[in-house]
Amino acid sequence: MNIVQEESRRDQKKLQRRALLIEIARRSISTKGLKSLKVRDVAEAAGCSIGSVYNEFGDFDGLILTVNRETVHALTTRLKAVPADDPLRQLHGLADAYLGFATEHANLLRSLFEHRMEDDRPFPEDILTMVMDAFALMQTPLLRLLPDRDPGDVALLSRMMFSAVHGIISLGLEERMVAVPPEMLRERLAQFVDTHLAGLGVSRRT
Amino acid sequence: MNIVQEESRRDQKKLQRRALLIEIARRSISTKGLKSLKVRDVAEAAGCSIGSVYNEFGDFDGLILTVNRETVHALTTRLKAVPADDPLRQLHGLADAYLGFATEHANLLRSLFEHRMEDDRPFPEDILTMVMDAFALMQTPLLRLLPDRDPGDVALLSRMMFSAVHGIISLGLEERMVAVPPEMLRERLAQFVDTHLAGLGVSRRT
DNA sequence: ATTCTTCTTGAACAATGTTCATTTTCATAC
DNA sequence: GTATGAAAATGAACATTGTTCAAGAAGAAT
Repeated sequence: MNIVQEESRRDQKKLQRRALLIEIARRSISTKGLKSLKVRDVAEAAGCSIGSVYNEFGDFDGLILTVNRETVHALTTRLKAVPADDPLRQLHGLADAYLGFATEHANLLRSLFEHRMEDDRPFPEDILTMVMDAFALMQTPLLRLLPDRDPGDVALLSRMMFSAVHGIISLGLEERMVAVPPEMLRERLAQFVDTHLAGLGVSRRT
Repeated sequence: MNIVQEESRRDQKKLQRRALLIEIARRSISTKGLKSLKVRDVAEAAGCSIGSVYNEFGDFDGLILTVNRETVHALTTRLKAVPADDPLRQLHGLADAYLGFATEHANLLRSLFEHRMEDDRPFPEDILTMVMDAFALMQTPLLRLLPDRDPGDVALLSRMMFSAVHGIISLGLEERMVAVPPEMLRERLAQFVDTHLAGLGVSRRT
């Protein structure tokens, strides 16, 4: 009951505040949009100084990127929770899960896709990888549905399909330029997936 | 050679500088991205004071929105220039024109879709309308290809299809999260359109 | 030439990201 | 328990950038 615990106690407190800061930032982004996120607001809400935010995340981008990282992670978790028993149902499930996530966390998803780095610093590799991995999740069910096609082809197809779904959803949810009436989005999205699959030679689900 | 001409000369000068300011802002956004656009830079580059920019556009958003407005306009012009003789070819032409515009003016298009208003001011109605009109341009050829479907249905279908194309392109061109290798994007996009049309029951083009 | 309107200017202000010298905290050693 | 040194926290000060506005300049009308 000495070194290790003392250290862990300190670390635990540090981690706890780090989590608090992230949670506050996420809540702010989620409710008021990325543009309204201010260092001072976060620091004040967390009951600490501005400098502490910088100690923890390096700079403001660091905080935003941390939130975005967790957003991709949450999204991925949700997408991976879609049952993989039936490939056709899985594809619909993936599209629907994305829609659900985008509906519930519109501003967080926007923060992920719209945030630009300060100056010309490179976009973090790990986030990039996570997003690409998420967008590749349609590959597995598509491969099962299209066993005769070239796997490399299917890999591209799946990312295209997911990108298309992303486009439909992100524009559809954009309250300012409502491309599709919200209440219809869900069923239209399913219809879109069906149509596209039909175009790929897959018969519709029963 | 008096009142009218004097007035018009003054107005002309004013319009000329307005155009200059817009051009400078557009060039800046186009080359360095929206985030790097600064009032002072624009004013200095145009050889006028900061205040003049405000006189002309009200605030910073005003300048950005003006550039964005012209971006939608240029996009629409380009899309409307696509030959409308053959509906199938037109659909491909629209997708390809959008890709071409997005490739040549990636940052301008991002500015249009990613810019958020200061505070919670509403998004300008006219830009919204122009974007929606642009996204409805697939409706006419689709109606010709699907004469038996409910027109309201086709209206939605066309906006979905355009949104899908938008998603594929905007993610595909995102150098940070390259979902699709750029050199393939063009042909893949055509393939996507074909596939989706096939799903809608339209036979591929010859 | 005078007056009146309009436009222009840029200093000053406000909001906000960032730095860093100072202070505080705290684990460790004795 | 106290001393010590490292690590963290602090917030005043700074830098950048959008915004305002009183004062001045320019131009049109008479």
